[in-house]
Amino acid sequence: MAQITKDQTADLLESIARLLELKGENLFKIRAYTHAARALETFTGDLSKLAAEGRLGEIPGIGKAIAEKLGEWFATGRLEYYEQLKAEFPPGLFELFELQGLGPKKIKALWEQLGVTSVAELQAACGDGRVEGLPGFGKKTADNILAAVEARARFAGRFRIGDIAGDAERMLGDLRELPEVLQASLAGSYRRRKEVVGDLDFIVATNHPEQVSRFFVEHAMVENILANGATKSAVRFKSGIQADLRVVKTAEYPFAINYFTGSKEHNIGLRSRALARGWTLNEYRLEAVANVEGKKARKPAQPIPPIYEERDLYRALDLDYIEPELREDRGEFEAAENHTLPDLIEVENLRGTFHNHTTASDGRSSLEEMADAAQELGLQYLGIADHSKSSFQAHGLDAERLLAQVAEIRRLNAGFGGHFRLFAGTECDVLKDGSLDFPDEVLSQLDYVVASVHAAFTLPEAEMTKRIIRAISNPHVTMLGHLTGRLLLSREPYHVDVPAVIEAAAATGTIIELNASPWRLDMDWRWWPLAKEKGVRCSINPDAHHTDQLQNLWHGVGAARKGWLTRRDVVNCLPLGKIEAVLAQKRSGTRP
DNA sequence: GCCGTTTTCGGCCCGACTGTTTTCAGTCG
Repeated sequence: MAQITKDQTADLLESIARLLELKGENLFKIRAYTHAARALETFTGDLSKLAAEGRLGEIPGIGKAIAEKLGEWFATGRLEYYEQLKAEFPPGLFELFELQGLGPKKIKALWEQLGVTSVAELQAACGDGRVEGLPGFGKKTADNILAAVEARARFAGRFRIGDIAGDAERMLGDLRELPEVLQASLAGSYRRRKEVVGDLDFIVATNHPEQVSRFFVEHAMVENILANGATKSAVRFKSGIQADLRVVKTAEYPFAINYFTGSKEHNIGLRSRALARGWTLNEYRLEAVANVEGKKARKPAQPIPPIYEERDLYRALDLDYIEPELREDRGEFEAAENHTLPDLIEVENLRGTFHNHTTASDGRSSLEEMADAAQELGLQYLGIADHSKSSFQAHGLDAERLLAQVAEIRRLNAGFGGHFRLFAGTECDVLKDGSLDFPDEVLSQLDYVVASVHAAFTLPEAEMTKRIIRAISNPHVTMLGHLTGRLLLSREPYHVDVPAVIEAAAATGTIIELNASPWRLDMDWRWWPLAKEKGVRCSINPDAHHTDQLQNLWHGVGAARKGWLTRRDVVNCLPLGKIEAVLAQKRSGTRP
């Protein structure tokens, strides 16, 4: 039987939680399952080994009951409890959760009273008036469901951060220009720099909420208005993304941006810490539990210090300030308590970058144009890495064209007078068996080599892992390009054992790329803490095919920050004088 | 179902908006 993975197990627990919602189970029991799923996702040890030893209960968030169920799951690949739950509901019911405005209660009613088991059937039931006849439903509800069905089909609800950053920054800039706006910020997953976001959250401090809300819902980017209340408005932009606006008073602002930045799990952690001090925290204020009607204080409240900005709130809870990118409940509280939070990398720390294409392969800017653009950005060096010959669809270079490009780069470098340098490299295809697309005698003439998989994506995991490890074991390979090959919202990552590749990169001194294209952001930010722990260094590479795409570095830095990386973990923060030595290191077999 | 600086029972984050209701349930974030 195939090994059961951590992700499969987390999915199992999430599915159970959803089924329990449909059943109308105790909310805290449901939360226990979702919490356990999250606990597994962030757990880095060997789950099946722990299960075999009966020690799953040692993971915080997993208690006796869930540990017992997972014991059965790991031993047999099946969980009777789950199978029985699942059999109680038709499978099509799950897609109804994707519709905005529908939750477990309404879905259950639609199923039990109308026999609805799919989005298509629901659409029909709305159309012929059956839905609005149900108790608790009405004409408006039926119309909203139909609109939600249409929106789901049109937008599928999720957006690459690179695709909506323009909208987000434009609205933020316009809000900040309003004389009524005292402070404005983006919040939500965008502020946390998630690679994919579902909506945009704007928070504004103002004494004139009506004017600001009206400006927001009447903005030229807005396609339609979803809600328009006294403190909260929601719209859909023409680009398809939903955007929410919250208007608050200045004193409430630090609490509001903190609350709406999330993540949900991070907020729960903050609120629990507040409760432990006899306070309750919401999006408006911090106050003593004793002052809240109907609440019983768990302990006498400590005096509440004044809060003027988010930083003060963290200090009040005895935490160092936690940057938004780290607010994912992945160890940030412990680090903030112990003063061990990383000093996160900033885009200004970058001194150069690798993995860029030119018109020689599938890029749209010339060598000279790319060099000029890099210098305009203030970079000291730029690595060129056009495709190799096997990527014929990308007009990959053969050895002869590559070596001609190397000569051209050497000629251009002579003209830069030492203040800027192009590095001659290649994005060399990793062939199916893990060998490289150029012989060593060609690779040895380059300044560096990016090894990337561009074909044969469907290998089984073990074979793919072996293939990649073989490739990076070649001493000429400087770094590994886009480790999983994923295209966000478009193509799944291929199957590869990421921790094994990280181990191999550590053993061979190979740098791993953080591909900064907003389509990729690969290797995923969730793996960087492990890579860092193993001593693997990162290179943030824009994978630019045009001078404009050097700006992708902004997205790469966001992902690196989510991965807890500092400028010391990222090789392209090194100045020109030092990076050359790093590029030579692996080839010479010496480690830093 | 989990957890414990109130530790084996009793709490678990909390407020806004919408729609349907006539005082509130459901959903969302």
